Amino acid sequence: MSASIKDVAAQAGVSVGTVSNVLNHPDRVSPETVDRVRGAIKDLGFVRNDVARHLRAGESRTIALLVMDAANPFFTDLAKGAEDEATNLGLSVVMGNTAETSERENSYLDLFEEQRVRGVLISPYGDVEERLLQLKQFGIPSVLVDRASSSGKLSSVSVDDVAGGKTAVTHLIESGRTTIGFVGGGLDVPQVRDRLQGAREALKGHPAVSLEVFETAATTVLEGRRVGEQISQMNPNERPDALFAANDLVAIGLLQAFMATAAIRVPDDIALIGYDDIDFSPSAIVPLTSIRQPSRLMGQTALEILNSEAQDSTQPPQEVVFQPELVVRAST
Amino acid sequence: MSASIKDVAAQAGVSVGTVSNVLNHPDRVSPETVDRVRGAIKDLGFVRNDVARHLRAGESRTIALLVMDAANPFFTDLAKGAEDEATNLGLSVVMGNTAETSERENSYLDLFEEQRVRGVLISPYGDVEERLLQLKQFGIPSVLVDRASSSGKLSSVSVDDVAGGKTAVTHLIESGRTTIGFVGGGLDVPQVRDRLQGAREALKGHPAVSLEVFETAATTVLEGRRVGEQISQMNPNERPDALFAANDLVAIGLLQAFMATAAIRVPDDIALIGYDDIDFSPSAIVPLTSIRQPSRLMGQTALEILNSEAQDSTQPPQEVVFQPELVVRAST
DNA sequence: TGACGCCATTGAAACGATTCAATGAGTAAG
DNA sequence: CTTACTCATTGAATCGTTTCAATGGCGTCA
Repeated sequence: MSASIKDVAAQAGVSVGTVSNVLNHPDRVSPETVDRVRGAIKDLGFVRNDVARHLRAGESRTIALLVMDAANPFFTDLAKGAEDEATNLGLSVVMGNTAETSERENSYLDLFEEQRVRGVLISPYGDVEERLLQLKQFGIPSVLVDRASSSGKLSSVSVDDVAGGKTAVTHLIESGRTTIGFVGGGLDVPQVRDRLQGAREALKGHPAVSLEVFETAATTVLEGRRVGEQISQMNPNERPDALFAANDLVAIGLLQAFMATAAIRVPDDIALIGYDDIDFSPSAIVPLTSIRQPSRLMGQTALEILNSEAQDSTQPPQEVVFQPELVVRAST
Repeated sequence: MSASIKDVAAQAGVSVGTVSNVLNHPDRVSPETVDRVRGAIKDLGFVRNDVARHLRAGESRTIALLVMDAANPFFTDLAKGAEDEATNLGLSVVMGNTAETSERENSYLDLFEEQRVRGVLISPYGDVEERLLQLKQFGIPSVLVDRASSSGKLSSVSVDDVAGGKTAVTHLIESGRTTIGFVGGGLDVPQVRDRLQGAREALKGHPAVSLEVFETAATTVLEGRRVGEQISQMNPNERPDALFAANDLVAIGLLQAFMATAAIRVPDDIALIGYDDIDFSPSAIVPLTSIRQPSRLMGQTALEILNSEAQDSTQPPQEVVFQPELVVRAST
């Protein structure tokens, strides 16, 4: 079906070893032989068989990226960062979508283990730390993204959500708001919990400022709108004059609810800040102030760490924590 | 680093051939030997090396999925459909994101060729048909998704956009609208062009109904809002009483513009219909009527076709065209 | 008892590349 | 003219599996 290195050797009238040298160490081969072999390669349409190559080499050049939700812009951005860095290093990234099921997550890990990939970049869904340590034992390193290692034995690249929450609420306080609402949930999701904690910390030293929590079942547009409608019906004296949403989707839901009733103006009546700075936020009805996570940079950094661990498996785990960034727009 | 079949054989006191048989044809091996070998496998934490396996077998069990834009919900849905079907067939799907660059598209195709994947599912960005035919020659089949083959030599799974456009506008006419606007662009994108053509066809036999085209530079929220603002400023007697947007993003932009000025009510003043039925549409400020593409089913079907071509490369190419479906919501 | 077949198991070849010691031709030095 | 050395090339071993012909033990039947 497809030509092998043997066919090329026959065609060019040399040995397979020479062909291999042309491919990998052209300097060891005389120029005219190189030409002849290259000609044969072209004639036969030969393409190096990566499978055989890696079997012999014992090491792969593809990195696996496993994300919870391939549709989330945060992860696609992160993937782009990782791909860019991979290209620089001469590696390739293949992606698997766990679609928020532990079953799929495990079967992808099985696949990647059988394929002996160079390493795994993962935003874990289920409890896979044990499994990842086992993979490491096996010679396949991994780096957690968007979540720190609970055991501290794995490298990770994440964002300081506490600082992000603090930045968001500090910004609201500095623009003169005093009754602040936090909209988000479930409160057991680490990211949401940390952002709320940051919000609380921002209040220290500002006794005049209050914080109320509006809990949602999930961080979706729909839930945001539900809470927004609820707030619209509150007495103007009692309702918050600023809202911090756990992510931009929730913020957009709030915004929708306020626009629909037309009773509440943003930011005049209520200032609004979101989190993630997704692509959609600058083009929202009222462009949304948000907390940006350096998603691309995270992907890049994670890939770098992964690669260095693949080269030297004795390295201690690294935990990189990025600082989020405030992006001010019309909604505050 | 990791145990091989040889180690397992030694541990269990059998030959490597027997271990392989336990793995692949347990019926050929006596029950007690099976147990002993399985025990050894567990003790050593042996994981089959897929690389060696495929080298020998000459065929892979992983399918590559290459999409233009991994962030587009349409493609992530399609990916889910493909993954589900792959799981059924005992295959795995890895994904590559071309991020709308021909360069990346080509380098992924190189990678997949070197990896000798079982087949490629691709929503082409650049002009890759030549390349795909060459891959087929080489033994790697491919199926185009969301676009038909221009040469007719490759299988494809796509949607009848002309019919979709026709359905959308027919729905508007049947609900009593007479001055219809089409909002979308660029008009050279096959999908957009076909949808507009369908809209025109719907007008036949309805001489009282007119169609005006509002061209956009791209099918984005921002462009939709730009046109929406423009329409808001038109004289109520002259402006359309219904709009067909080339996709849901544009429709959402229009909706945002109308909500912001509060001068136009949807659907009372202007009915609005989108295309794609993305997740966001049911939860728009005014839930959006849309044309649904069976994205999951498309992914599934494409994978089936691909797999059957991988088994028998002499099959003639199949072109499957799905019919889109009208989903009526509050906006019409 | 010898011939036959059955079954579990073995051992070696094969997949397609890389690597490395060995070979051999050619050149420079003594 | 021999020795030493360089450089291009070769051939065989190797990676971890699968496959398949060959082996050998065992029971059955005439």
